[in-house]
Amino acid sequence: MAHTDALAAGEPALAHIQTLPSWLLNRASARGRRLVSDALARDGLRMPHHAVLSAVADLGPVAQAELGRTTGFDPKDMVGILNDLQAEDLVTRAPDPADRRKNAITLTEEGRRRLGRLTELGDEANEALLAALSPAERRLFLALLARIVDEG
Amino acid sequence: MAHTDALAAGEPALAHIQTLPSWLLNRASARGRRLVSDALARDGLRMPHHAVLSAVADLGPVAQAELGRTTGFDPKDMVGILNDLQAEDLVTRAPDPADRRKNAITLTEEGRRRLGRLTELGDEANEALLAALSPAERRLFLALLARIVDEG
DNA sequence: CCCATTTCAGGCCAACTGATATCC
DNA sequence: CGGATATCAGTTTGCCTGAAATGG
Repeated sequence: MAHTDALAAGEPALAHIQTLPSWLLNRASARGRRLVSDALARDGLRMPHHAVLSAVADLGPVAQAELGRTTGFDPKDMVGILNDLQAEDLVTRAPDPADRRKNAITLTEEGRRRLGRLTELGDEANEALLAALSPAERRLFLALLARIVDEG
Repeated sequence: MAHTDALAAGEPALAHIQTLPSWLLNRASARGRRLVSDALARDGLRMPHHAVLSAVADLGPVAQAELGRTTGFDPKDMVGILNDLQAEDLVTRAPDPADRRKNAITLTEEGRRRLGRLTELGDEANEALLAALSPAERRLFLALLARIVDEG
């Protein structure tokens, strides 16, 4: 096995770790997060706001729990995210008359405008993230990456 | 541009975000972190301990600040990591007689044994992380990933 | 005097566990 | 009653800023 060989050969232990997929993925992910975060900050919001705004745009009036399921965010973190969005009048939050446990979340016109800007900013950041790769390499990389993600 | 097309075509906004490199990298990174973290936990330690133990093994008696530079961890976080390692007698921490500001960190015999086990566990976790890819695909993926990381 | 090293205090999140009140 | 929903309180991790004490 590779690790046995590495140990036997006396390969530097730290260099070994820093070429592992998990290490490189962490570094690349951190770089992407920084790029996207800095980009979205130019519109005063952060990535969870962008994702939730997108989900509301797709689903129309929708309950918070459903937003949590589709975005993958914890329902309790959703509370704070929606507080922020509501404070800037990007969404409305009203009790669902059919099921009063639920809040019906709806996109406002201003919310739709902000979503458009956030999407542009996020796309630009992702363009910068993959700037080192050619278009063909990007497609290949994303296809392989998607298979790794789907595995879990 | 892709995002303009996507908006114009009415592509679901959330689906768009979830296929962005930054999103996929974050998911893959989280999966890798979980796999490695769970694996190393079988030996009672976590990823930063493994990395620092490796750096000490490579560099011999070495100052904390130098460990921070080579591993990329914040010097402030190094304090806690070394506290943990020292508590289990995996490293010794003694003032450097040549420069009494510095702590000379040295690997113990037990530290070397633990490092070997941690390296095996980490390698196994990384094997599982890329299980979906063939050996040739793994090499290709890692090469592309390394170029993205180096870009920053 | 300026710089490096180590340490502590504490904030921030693309997180997580537990508990509560409300409602179906 | 069991199950789902929204909320609040508090802890964890990885990474960051600021600041102190010691020493070169």
